[in-house]
Amino acid sequence: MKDKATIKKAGYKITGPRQLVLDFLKSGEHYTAKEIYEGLEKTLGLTTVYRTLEILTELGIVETIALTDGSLRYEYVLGKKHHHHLVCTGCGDICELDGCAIKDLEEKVAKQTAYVISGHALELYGLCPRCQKK
Amino acid sequence: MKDKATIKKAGYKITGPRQLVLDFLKSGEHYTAKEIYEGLEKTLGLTTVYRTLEILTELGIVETIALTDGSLRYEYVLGKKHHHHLVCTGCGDICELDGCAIKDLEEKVAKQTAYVISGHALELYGLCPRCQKK
DNA sequence: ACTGTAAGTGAAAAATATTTTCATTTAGCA
DNA sequence: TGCTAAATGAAAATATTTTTCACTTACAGT
Ligand SMILES: [Zn+2]
Ligand SMILES: [Zn+2]
Ligand SMILES: [Zn+2]
Ligand SMILES: [Zn+2]
Repeated sequence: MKDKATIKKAGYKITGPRQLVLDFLKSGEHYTAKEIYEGLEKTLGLTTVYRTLEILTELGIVETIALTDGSLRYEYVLGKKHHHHLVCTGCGDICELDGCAIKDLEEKVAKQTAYVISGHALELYGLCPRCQKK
Repeated sequence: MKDKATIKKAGYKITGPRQLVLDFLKSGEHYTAKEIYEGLEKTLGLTTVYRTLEILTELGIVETIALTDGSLRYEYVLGKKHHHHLVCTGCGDICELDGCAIKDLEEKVAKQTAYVISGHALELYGLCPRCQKK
């Protein structure tokens, strides 16, 4: 329920469509906007899916994963430990990888470049066992 | 010239449009397909830019950088050492970061998951000194 | 509970991005 | 030089995301 409190605190309303998207994302996978829209059987507009994802991302409830094929996927991250992903280039399957050692790099780069680092993205790409056989 | 030999060896022809794209990318920045098209003053079709980038990527001459805003940028990497990027979320500026410590992680993950790892993407995001002032 | 109102919604349109189609052109080999 | 498969580009198709705007709704204040 932390998510709804966060949404309220930011001055946004708790609406039906927003709860639908939240619940859908909480199932734990990494979805595209279209998959969310279709998974919810068009009980809301695709426009609203995009707008909701924008807000949830801004509030840190959802994170965006940009893949090298140009697609964007969204993940509900509240209560999850920071992690990265392993993506199968054959079937698109996404595994979560525990742990992250990028924080040190962030600090080093911050000092070197005078950038204020806000985050990072790391994905590994490969072929899953099943796709290796094909 | 390694690039043209690679293209030939793969059975593709060396054409005017392909040389234009190669030369444009060699200037060293990280461009979108549209920037390449417009930078070349429409002396070739946008379709050809996309097709050429696809081939160059397949041959490892060019690499794709997927940003969390959904955009794709392309970089000529032949002769460059493997590296990652620091992206300013304010102005879009991209710095190159030397070195990479992800190879170890790749091996660890390969063992853990039985995936065959083909590569990885790592980008840091932040605000450049100039954008911090705004 | 009722009401007012600013925020949210969704259909449609617009804008943007990428891929496909297909008639024409061209690189590179015999 | 001529042949042919590959490449090209204009146009159309498809896909993705944003904007517009009239209507609806959450919820703060009574
Ligand atoms: Zn995840
Ligand atoms: Zn991390
Ligand atoms: Zn680079
Ligand atoms: Zn690396």
